[in-house]
This record gives sequence, C-alpha cells and structure tokens, in this order.
Amino acid sequence: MSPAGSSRWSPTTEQLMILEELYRSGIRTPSASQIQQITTHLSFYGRIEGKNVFYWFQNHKARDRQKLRRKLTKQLQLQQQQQQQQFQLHHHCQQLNQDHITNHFVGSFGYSTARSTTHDFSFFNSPSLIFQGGAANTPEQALSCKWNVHNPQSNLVENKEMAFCNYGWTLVDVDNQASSCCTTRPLKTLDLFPLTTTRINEDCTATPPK
Amino acid sequence: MSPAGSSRWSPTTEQLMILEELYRSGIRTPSASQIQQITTHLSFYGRIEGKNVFYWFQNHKARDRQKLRRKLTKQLQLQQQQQQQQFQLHHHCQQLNQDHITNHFVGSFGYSTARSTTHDFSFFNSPSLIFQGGAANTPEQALSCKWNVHNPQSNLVENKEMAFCNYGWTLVDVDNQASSCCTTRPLKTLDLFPLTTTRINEDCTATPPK
DNA sequence: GCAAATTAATGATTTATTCAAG
DNA sequence: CTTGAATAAATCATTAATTTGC
Repeated sequence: MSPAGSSRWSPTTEQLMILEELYRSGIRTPSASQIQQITTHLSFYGRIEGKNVFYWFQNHKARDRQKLRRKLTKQLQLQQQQQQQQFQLHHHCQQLNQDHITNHFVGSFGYSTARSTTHDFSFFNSPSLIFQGGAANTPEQALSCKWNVHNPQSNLVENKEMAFCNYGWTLVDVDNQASSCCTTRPLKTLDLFPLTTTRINEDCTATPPK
Repeated sequence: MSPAGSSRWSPTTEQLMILEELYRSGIRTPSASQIQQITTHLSFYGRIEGKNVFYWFQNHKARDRQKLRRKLTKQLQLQQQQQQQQFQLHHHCQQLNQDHITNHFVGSFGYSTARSTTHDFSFFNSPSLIFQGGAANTPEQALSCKWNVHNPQSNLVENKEMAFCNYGWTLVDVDNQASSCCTTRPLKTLDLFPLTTTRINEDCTATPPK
C-alpha cells in the first residue's frame, strides 16, 4: 500500500539512507530552505513532501535523545546496583572474615580505605458562532498571508508568503518586499454571526474531532 | 511600540475581545480555514497574521487548563488540610469530652459514624554535507509543495499547496486535483557535495542559533 | 508625576508525549 | 514494535503592568 492510497509517508531505502547520512553529518533542525532542498532531492527516489522531512528530523532527534537518556539511566542503575551489591558483600565479608577478603574487594571495586563503613546512594456575545469549514470565500487570497522569517544561515529576516494548515505552516516563496496583512485589507465581511446554533468545536482538554 | 518596529504581535483591544468571545463560544483548536477567516476579520482592527491567531488559541487553551489544574490542586490541598484539622480536632475533642462535641463535628463535617477512628486518606559518505541557506534555486517552485489536508469540518481530504517555514507550515489554497511531489520532478541536482567543510547545524539538544 | 527597575502576562518556540499506521 | 504524525506541555523571550526612589 505504499504507492497510492497510503495515508502516511513511508520513506524508501534511499531516502532513509540519505536522511540518516544528513543526520549523521550534524543536521538536527533543518531550516525551511534546507528542508526544501532535501525534499526536492529526495523526491527523486519517491513521493515525499516537506513536512515528511520536517517530521523525520524532529522525531529522529527526539528519539535519539530518548535513547541516550535510557542508556544513561540504565547505566546509572547498574552502577548503583553494583555499588549496593558491593556494599552488601563488603559488609557481609567484614562480618565473616577480616583483612584478607576485605582487601580483595578493595582491589576489585576501588575502595580507597580498607575499612570504610559509610556509602551515599543519592537521587473567547454570540454563543452560536460558526465557521464554514468548506470556506466559501476566495481561497487564493484568503489562505495566503505574509510573514517574516528569520533565516539562520544568512542571518537575515526574509518576507515570506505563507498559509496556514492544521497546526502548521508553509512558505510560499516571495522576494524581499515590505509586506503585511494590514495592507491586504479584509476581502469580505466575515460571516461571524450566522443564524444557526450549531457549535463546531466543543473540545475541552479532550482531543479534537479528527 | 505596538505599531511599527515591534517584533511580536500584540493584540488590540478589539482583537482580543473577539478572540475571547470566540473562545468562550467553544472554539479551542480552530482549523486552517477557521484561522484564516478569523485572521481576515481581525486584520480590520490592526496588523495580524494567521500564526498569531493559531498561537493565541494554543496558548489560551493551555493556560486555561493550567489555571484549572492549579485551582483543583489548591482545592485538594485545602480539603486535605481541613480534613486533617478536622481529624485532629475530632481526636482532641474525643479526648476532652465525649458524645456532645463529637456529634457536633459529625454534623458539620459529614462523618458517618460518631466514633470513627481511621481515615483513608542516510547513502552519502561525506561528513561535510552542506546546504546553502540562501536558496539559489527558483524559490517559486522550490518552496511550494503539494499536500493533502484533512478538513475536520467537511471531513474531506483536500489537496493544498503548501510551503515550509521554520518549524511550521501554510496552506496556499489549491483546488481538488490529484497532485504529488513526484510528478514535479526535482528542479535541479542538489548541491550536496560542496568543497567547503563548514557544518551548518551542530545543534545537539541545545537551542539552535537564532 | 516620571523614568529606571521589577514583576506579571503572554506571544512564540521547542520538547515531550501520545496516537495510530504499517 | 517501529515510527510518521499530531497534540500538549514546557520553556524561552518580549512586552505590558507595577513598583520604587527621587
């Protein structure tokens, strides 16, 4: 189901290899243009969109950190366990025999004094407002919006034309021109007070309808 | 400093009132088209962009939850304190006098039994991969990308043209047409093996350069 | 009254968590 | 069980309120 009716992107082997190589080369949070370049390049090997690249890096970075953390905590736990065991053994041996065994553990576990006794193991007036999801107004103009973007590479602020999408954004290119939404006056009066009483969004803390 | 050289949006009184009204009406996570409509409408009262609306709802919702949580924990703490005091008093009284006082507390605090005593409480091998942030290739084509978007209102998947921007995305409109990045072949070979050795992104868990 | 200095709000990002497709 | 996608939580950074000393 990878080719046509697939709901989510799954990277081809080549795409994955390249992404990993890029990651290994030090790229963690690619900029907009970087993402675009990567996407363009990778689209040679199969269907791919900018957001896929974006998400890939995001997840990869996060899961890398996660892996590291787990690794570290495991190590710590192991160390602590070892220390604990060591301590207990040490104690036990002290009680059974004396100098010989005690000195043995001193050697293998790094105790500095043969007879140390203490150890630390520290740790929004209309309640009937409605929006037509279908969007009846001119989508071309309605969905574009100008935006300043700071480019970390060139260290310049660029004016980009953008539009919104569920919880995310996309550049539409645009040259350097002073631009603002104010200049572009509202296209038509927003239908904010319709007659119906239906509510669109009832979500409260719970997850929104999908 | 609200009008011109301001780095961040600060809502006008009207804008804020409308946003709050919308929120009160039940809107929590507005869809792309909702955001666009709101933005268009609000731009009548001052400079505003879609992302501002997006962030506003996000923050407002989050801080509402936060407020609620804090309120609840405070209440709980108070309750527990009261119970504790009550319990102590109860005990104290038991020791001093008998039936009369004990029964008094039963009444006001809801003890069920007068004498209860317990409570439960990537294929490259170049480690020097580089991307020009400036983006030398045709930005128009390079930065646009087609994308399917699920519209929760109409419950339809729409094809939208989009572009990427630092950690975000924007709709650029587009009618319903089968479209994919594959169809749009890579515009030019990506300059993946430059001569320099400079690394772009060294970020590791730390915050990226701004 | 008025700025400089602090603090409180809140806009904008980044990170963590969760969901669900494969 | 992995991992793409989405959402929520945490955090950072700037702006508006306040306070403070003169």
